Amino acid sequence: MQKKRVTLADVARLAGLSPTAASMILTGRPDTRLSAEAHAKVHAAAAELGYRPNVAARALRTDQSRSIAFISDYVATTRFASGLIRGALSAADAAKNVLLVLETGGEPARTLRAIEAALDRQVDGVILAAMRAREVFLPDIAIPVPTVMLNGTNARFPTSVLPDEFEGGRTAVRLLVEAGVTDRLVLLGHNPEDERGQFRSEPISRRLAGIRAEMAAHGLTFATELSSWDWEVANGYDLVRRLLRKERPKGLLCLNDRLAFGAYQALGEAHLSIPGDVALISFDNDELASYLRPGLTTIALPHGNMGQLAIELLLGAKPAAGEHLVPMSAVRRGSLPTTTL
Amino acid sequence: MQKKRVTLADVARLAGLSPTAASMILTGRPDTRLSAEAHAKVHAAAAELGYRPNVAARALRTDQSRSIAFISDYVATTRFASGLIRGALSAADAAKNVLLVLETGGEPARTLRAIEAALDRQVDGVILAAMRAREVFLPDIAIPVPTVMLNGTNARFPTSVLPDEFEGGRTAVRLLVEAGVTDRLVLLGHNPEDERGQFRSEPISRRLAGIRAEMAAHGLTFATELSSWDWEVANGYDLVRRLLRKERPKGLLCLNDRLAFGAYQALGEAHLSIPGDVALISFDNDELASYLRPGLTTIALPHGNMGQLAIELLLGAKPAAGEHLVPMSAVRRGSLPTTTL
DNA sequence: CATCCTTGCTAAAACCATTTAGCAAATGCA
DNA sequence: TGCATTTGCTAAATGGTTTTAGCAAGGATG
Repeated sequence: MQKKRVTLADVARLAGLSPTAASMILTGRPDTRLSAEAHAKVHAAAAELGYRPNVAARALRTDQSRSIAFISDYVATTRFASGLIRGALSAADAAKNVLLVLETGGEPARTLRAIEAALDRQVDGVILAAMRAREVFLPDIAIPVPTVMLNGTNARFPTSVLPDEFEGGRTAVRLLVEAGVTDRLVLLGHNPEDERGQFRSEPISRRLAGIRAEMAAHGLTFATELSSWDWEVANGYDLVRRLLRKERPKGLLCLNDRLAFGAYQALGEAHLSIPGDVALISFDNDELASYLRPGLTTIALPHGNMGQLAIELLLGAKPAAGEHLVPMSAVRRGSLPTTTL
Repeated sequence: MQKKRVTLADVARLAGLSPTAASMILTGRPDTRLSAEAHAKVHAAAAELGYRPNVAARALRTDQSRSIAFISDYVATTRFASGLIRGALSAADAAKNVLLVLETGGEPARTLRAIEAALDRQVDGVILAAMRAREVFLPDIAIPVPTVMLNGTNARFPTSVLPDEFEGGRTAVRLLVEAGVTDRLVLLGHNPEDERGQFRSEPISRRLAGIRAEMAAHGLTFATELSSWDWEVANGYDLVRRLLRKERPKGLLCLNDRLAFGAYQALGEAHLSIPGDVALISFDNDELASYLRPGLTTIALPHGNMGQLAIELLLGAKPAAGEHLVPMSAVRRGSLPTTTL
């Protein structure tokens, strides 16, 4: 006894009206001249039958599917990076949209397949998200629906959502200054001399620019700047171990939380206390930051808000071109000394 | 100059055949009697025009959308948990399907909305995934398409994919034994006496049962069993700190990686070396495990394989009822001593 | 030569919601 | 009263694909 799907025609029949009337009433057209009585009857009938519109049929007619493609190089590299999806998901849900999630692994062929699969399904918009790469590769295929770049940029699609790295960089330095940590400062993760000719991604360049701008504003300089191309835990550990053989820093500005974790390990081995001997501040607000002991003070990547904004831009009248910068907020934990004024 | 979509009719016209013929040829029907010449002409025409079928139209006609709903309480709680999605994604991609990802936050109302949204879109199947909760709440709504439970169970849907926790538990103990760590063993995270009346989820019960079975098989017992309802880093730290005041363990069997990380912190403070003084083994193969120093040996949750299997079951002729257990493999790092035979 | 089968193909219906064009009755206005 | 307008509603076309039913031509069979 398999139930047939309830169609609009069924609703109309029960309400004693035409499908036209039922459609107009249920889709909530404003300029319709149908009577209040008709409205009531149709809604009653729909409720009684448990009518749910067939999205495929609607899509066929209107070219709108109420679904959005979220195409990402990686679905999530960190728990916190999954905030990008989560934010998008909840904004989409709020707008009665659904997310088609596709992963490309950064591979051109898979990216092309993903875009085609999405377009075949009549998505109303596309989000091109980058978890790792910042400059997003895009195959040469036209995307005839609104598109926004998330956490990355590409010349073909002018609308993008990015963290406000410049301000984030400034905030990190400001926190250090507020905590009274102003000398024997070490920058962990980048050294312009060592990386001459290499190209750091745009957002990271801005983070660094923000840091330097605020340092300069306070008349401060780094005692040492340690370069590492990768920013993994092991790099942080190695760098700080080597650092400690030569000098005793008072503050470490780490370019991400994984580097900071490595620094914790090296400092722990050297029996240096945090933040008593060495203060740390970092970026990302990775899952790790809350696990560390003491907790790591860090400038959060606002993933959730970014994902949400991307959807909102897409669903808005017309995605405003340009970069939309989302503020990075400081998450204060125990790795900076508290100033007792 | 906006291009109109290329339709099947366009292809047929260019090929000089009927849409019927074109459809049959392009969908690759086996029992068709169309000439080889017709096949060639249609394929050539499709290629020339860059024809892509309209999935909405096809879904309308066939009730098949080549898309699958992935409905999860949380999209990802850990980077490694996102392996569930990633595995599903790649299997879906391989089968030319697309994943509709929906998050419920564990809320009944949102779960209902998610299922409805998915069914409205004619999904061919549903994966009900659990990242946190193991017993999945399900609203009382019929799901008229194949459904598989992923990383959780529910009486209404007999097909489920689960990690083989019992074997995983046994493996952990076996590794300890192989490494020669057989006395002063401590179980971190569970004590049956302290948790009397509390209900641990099914998979965790199995993990514990596997551990106890293998311990018994080797004639071993735990010197101490430490209970903690939550398995966060801080719990591991507190438990081990208190433990070290009273006794000096030689091996720690941690019920997850976060507890193990807490143990690392406490052991580090006490200047105990790993694995020299204390050996550790754990479960999950969380992101953390590779960050620790030395690396944490852990029994991996096979998220990727699980996600993949779920899709394969769904797309198979008929999802075989019953529990499908996916092996948990050991990831050897440095937290167990290496036996030099 | 009439009948039947096979081969190669097509016309048209069906899927379900939206939308354009328009009809009939009631009302308003002069 | 006569005409125009408004009100309340509907018939039918539309979107693109799949699928059922069946047609015409050619060959085989008796």
